[in-house]
Amino acid sequence: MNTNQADDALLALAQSFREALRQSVYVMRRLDSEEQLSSAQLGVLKMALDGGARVGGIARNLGVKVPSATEQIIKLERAGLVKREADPDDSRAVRVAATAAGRAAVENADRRRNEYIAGILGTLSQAERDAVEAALPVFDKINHSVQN
Amino acid sequence: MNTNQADDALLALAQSFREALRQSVYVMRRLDSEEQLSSAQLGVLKMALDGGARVGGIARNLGVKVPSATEQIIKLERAGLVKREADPDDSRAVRVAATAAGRAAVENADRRRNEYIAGILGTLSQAERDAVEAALPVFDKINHSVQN
DNA sequence: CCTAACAGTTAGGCTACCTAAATATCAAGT
DNA sequence: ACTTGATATTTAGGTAGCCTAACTGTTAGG
Repeated sequence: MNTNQADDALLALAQSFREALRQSVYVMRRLDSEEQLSSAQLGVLKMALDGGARVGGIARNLGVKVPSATEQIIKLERAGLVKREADPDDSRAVRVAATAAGRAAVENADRRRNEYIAGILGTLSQAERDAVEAALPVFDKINHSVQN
Repeated sequence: MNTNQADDALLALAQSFREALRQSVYVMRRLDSEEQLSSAQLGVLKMALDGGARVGGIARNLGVKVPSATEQIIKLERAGLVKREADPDDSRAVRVAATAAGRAAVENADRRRNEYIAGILGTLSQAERDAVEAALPVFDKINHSVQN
């Protein structure tokens, strides 16, 4: 039956996709293990760059629960990379802002990680890089479908 | 300069790639959170399917250290999904083999996860699915470059 | 035999996540 | 004003998965 064939193809693709996901987790771990700033902290810090991120927003954006975001923010604060201040408009809320040191740390971490990945991408053929580039927006779309 | 332009393009692609990696971790977490068998355990269990996986091999294959593999194996053993037995050829070594229940659990977990992902893939256009399919082998290549 | 290398387990510790409960503030309705 | 329900964050306590260091037992080469 045609629908079954289509389903089978989809399931096979899903299987390969899952394998890529698994490896991605592994790659992220390696990438993290060679840096001072964890990717969880880097994610929080990036959101604090504009100067007025709220805890709930950070959590939502990162796909974690609010207490997990608070935890990372406290660590960053202790490291002097962000500061927490009361929201002038809503005293329940907290504004998280990157300090100058935080800003520098993001740039550093981002650069180092990008260079590492770029080094690997540089060993690929142009066709391979094109394939990656073409797939990234689709990956993004898939990843957002998982939300919640 | 030409090389700098090329580098910039590579760095930009690296940045997007990293973003996809970050989201992959998130997706894996969601996927895991709705299942009984964690993906760490599923990985171990799959390697025990053929009946004679060794702890060191499992660890290497999964990209974790030996004690981490042992930990997962013990959990699976307690759940009755694998059994550990002495290697007849080398008494230092341990053979990890899936039980019938373990075999069934893998099939179940794999099917459910694949169906979930296939469901999402099914909402994409054929062109988008093609883009994913074309990129997966390249992802694989990149991921293996990170080894060690 | 002895010793170095190897296979695994145990012990102890870390990070990042989670849920539930506490605190404080806000916004509405009365 | 006053209560009440919703919202924002923190605190407390717990889990999973990973790591390194140290220990036990086995093997293999000199």
